[in-house]
Order: sequence, then structure tokens, then C-alpha cells
Amino acid sequence: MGPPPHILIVDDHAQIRESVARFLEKNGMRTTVAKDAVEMDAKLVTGHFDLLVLDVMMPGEDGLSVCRRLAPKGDLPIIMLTALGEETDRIVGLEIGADDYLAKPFNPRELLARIKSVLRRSNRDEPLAGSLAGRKVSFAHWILDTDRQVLIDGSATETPLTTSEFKLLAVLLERARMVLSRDQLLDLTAGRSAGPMDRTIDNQISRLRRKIEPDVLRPSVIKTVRNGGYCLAADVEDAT
Amino acid sequence: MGPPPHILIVDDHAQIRESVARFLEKNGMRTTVAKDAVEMDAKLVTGHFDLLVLDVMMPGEDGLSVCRRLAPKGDLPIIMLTALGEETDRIVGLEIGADDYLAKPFNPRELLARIKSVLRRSNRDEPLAGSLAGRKVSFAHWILDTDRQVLIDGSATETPLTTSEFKLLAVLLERARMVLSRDQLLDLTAGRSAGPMDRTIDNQISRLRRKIEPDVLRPSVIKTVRNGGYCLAADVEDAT
DNA sequence: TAGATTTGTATCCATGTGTAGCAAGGGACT
DNA sequence: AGTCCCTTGCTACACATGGATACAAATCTA
Repeated sequence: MGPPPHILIVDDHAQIRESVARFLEKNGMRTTVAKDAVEMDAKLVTGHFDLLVLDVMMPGEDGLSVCRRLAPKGDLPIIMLTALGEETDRIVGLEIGADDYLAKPFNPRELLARIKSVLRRSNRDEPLAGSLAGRKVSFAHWILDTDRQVLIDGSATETPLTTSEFKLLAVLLERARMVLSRDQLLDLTAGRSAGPMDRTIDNQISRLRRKIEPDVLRPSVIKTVRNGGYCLAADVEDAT
Repeated sequence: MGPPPHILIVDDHAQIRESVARFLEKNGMRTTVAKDAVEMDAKLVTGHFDLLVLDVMMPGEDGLSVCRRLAPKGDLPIIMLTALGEETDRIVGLEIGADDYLAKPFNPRELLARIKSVLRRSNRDEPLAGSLAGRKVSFAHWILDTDRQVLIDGSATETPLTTSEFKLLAVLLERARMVLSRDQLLDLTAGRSAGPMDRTIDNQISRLRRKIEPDVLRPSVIKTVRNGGYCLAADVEDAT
């Protein structure tokens, strides 16, 4: 089941920090603690973490602010700890992008359950994110060399891809047969969200099709889903 | 941003069902209700849902059992509603695979926030062709290539289908010989519910028939069920 | 920094899709 | 059987969506 998850705990009360850390360690996790946002930032730079347990009420930069700052990146799940009864805070926390929250005082077992739940969820898409890295995969009548960003056909002819073409293709391959909206594609490839009248993805699909479709007029590899987005319609397998 | 999410609410108390449904509808979601596990199963077959709100305490099969049954499939996020104070239930719920839970009585706004949070996580990418994805199936005198969205007849002639024609056909094929109402078809193909005087499905059926019926004047593949809907009247089998 | 390549934006055009309106068909009633 | 009414089929049309081209901005490379 892989290496144990590494949890970063940020709380200004030493006692809470330590007891939570001890409890999680006892249940098979690695933990690191920080007493405020500044210390947290330092730890984040130098280490890799799978989840952040974050107290809302802290001296200095508070939890909500930290959450607003980190959540959009989307690479670190966050569980917020709120003071009892501040219901607004809880809802705001979720709306800001926290993955879950817990009201203090809380049952450590419940925190553990929530951590596991969040990890289970976020693990679902993590391994896909860069799963193609360093591999060669085959689909339709192509082989994609992800190291060199080139497509190779049956007669060993190589077709180079530009960075964005490659990124787009990789994202589609990772989610083969799934319908992805332009928004999702833009988010996954460029990390930004679409403005109104944004035809960027249409254009990139068009360029990509020119390179990979046997018959550009009748696309068979990348299907258009009207009002939905695009979809890679082929099996993806490891290639030598 | 696509069609509004469709939430299925399962609770034996009519009042809770209805008030939750009304609140969610007011906030831009589609809702359907069921009073127990049996009714829920029926709805799940004939409709498409993005999230399940599930009461733990129910007559008949209870929420935990339902959750254990559905969660492993992983294609439908679940939020459980637990009675107040049954802390064990909550934790068990998460461990069983629910995506979140809420203790009754709860603030509707909080349920809404959690629903949005769960939906955001499980960014619902769905295969274009449902369970038919990537397969070739034969019915009547046709073979449908779900990858390329084309119909192939005995003489290997190909008939391309548009996105909506394809989706409609796929939905019918997946439920061959079942009578599906216009409402259900609209839900399954477009994820929306029919307005008054909505003839969209009639029209799409008409267009689809033009392509697949040997004799359009006497449809034999897609039957009309007066006051009922439509029904695919053929066996569906895997094809090479 | 100059030139080349890549990427985003504006625009035109073909096609797909929902709606309206009318014709046809089927059932229920007299 | 004849008539009414509801349901369904079909055509036409308006409009939104997506494909493609051309061009401008940005980025990379030498």
C-alpha cells in the first residue's frame, strides 16, 4: 500500500499539535508540525506532504487566508479545524476550497477517519496526473514517446509535437474515453480557467487533430461531444 | 458550465425529502427523491445522477448497507445523513466509502456546501457511451462502433451519427427492450428534465430512425409506446 | 536582439440541434 | 362508423456550436 502518507499539522497550541501528531503516528502516518503560517511555508518548501491539517484561528496569517492561498493550486488536500459553533467559518472554509473541516474539540478517531477519506479521494486522481511521465504508450495507430514528445507511427516515422499539443494529448490519454469539457482541459493543460468566448482549446484540438487523425474531416481518435467537450476514443496501452 | 447536477435524495421522512429537494432546486440543482432503497434502485436504473444523499436510518435496507453496496463501484458520490450523536455511525460511514456525512438536524446551507465540495472533488468525467464505451455491438442488422460513432451494415457501408443521435442510441441499446419515457431519455442523454411541450426527444428519435430504420414508415427497431415513450426492440450482442 | 516557432484571438462558415407548426394516426365516446 | 381530441411524425427555420483560416502576440532560439 505504498509509503505512509505525510501529514503537516499547523496549529498554534502546542498541546493540540503534539497530541494529534502522536495519535496519527500511532496509526501509521508520518507527521510534521508547524506553529504558524510562516513555519508552515518553510516546511512546505523543503518537504513533500500529502495532506494539511490547518487550524483556522492562529496569530499572524490565519487559516482561512492560508487556505485561500494554497487551495487553488490543488496539489495539497486541506482539512480545517474550526472553533466550536462558528458555523459560518465552516461553510466558508469549504467554499474557499478546503477538502473537509472538523469542529474543535474533536474526537481524534474522527480526524483520522476524515484524513483517510480525503486521502482516498485525492489519491484517485493523483496517480493519473503525471502517470505518463517517462513512459511510451500506444493508442489508435500511434505510439507516443513521452520523453521526447514525439509520435511514432507504424513505419517508424516521427511526428514532433509542440509543448501544448503534447500536454493536451497527454491529458486526454490519461482520461481516455472520458468526456472532458473545455474548462477542464484548459485547467488541466494550462492551469487556468476559461474566459467567456474562449476558443483556445478548440484551436489546440484542431491543430492536434491535423497531426494525429488519419482523416481530419472525420475525426476518429478525438471525438467532439457537442455541448460537452472532447473525448479520446481509443484504448491506451503500454508500448515498448 | 454544463447541465446542473442531479441529486438523488433517499429518506423515509417525506418532510425531510421534500424540504431538502426544494432547497437544492432553489440553488440550481435538479433533484429526485426516493423513500427507501427499493425505490432508489428503480430510479438509479432509469435516470442519471451525480450524487446521492442517503439517510442512514431507514426501514428495509438501511443506509449503511446501501452505501456498502454502491460505494465500491465508485461512480456515484454519497453523502450520508446520520442521526444526532451516533458518532460511531459517522465514522463507520466514512470508512465504508461515503464521501461525506452530515448529522441531523443540519443546516441546509451546510448540506449545499458539502454537496458542492464533493462534486468539485469527484469532477464527474463520464464515458461518452456509458457501459458501451469502446465496444462494438450488434443489433437488428447493424453494428455500432462506439469508438467512431458510426453504424456499419452488412455491406460494410458506414453511416456516421451525430453526438446526440449517438447518445440517444447508446442509451436505448444499454436498456434494450425497456420502455423509456421522454423524460428519462432526456435525463440520460442530456442530463436535463423536460419542460412543458418538450418535443426534443421526438425529434431526435425521428432523425435517428431516418438513419437506422429499414422502413421509416413502419419502424421496427425503435418502437413507439403510446403514452409511454420509446423502446429498442432488438437484441443487443457483442460484435467483433 | 532578430528571426522563427508556437500559441491565443477574431472571424467566417458549415453543421447540429431545439422549437414551432401542421398533418397524420389512434383511441374513446356517442 | 363518425367525430373529437390527444399523441406522435415530420418539415422548416432560427440559432448556437464547433471547425478552420488568418493574423497578432508571446515565447523560444540562435
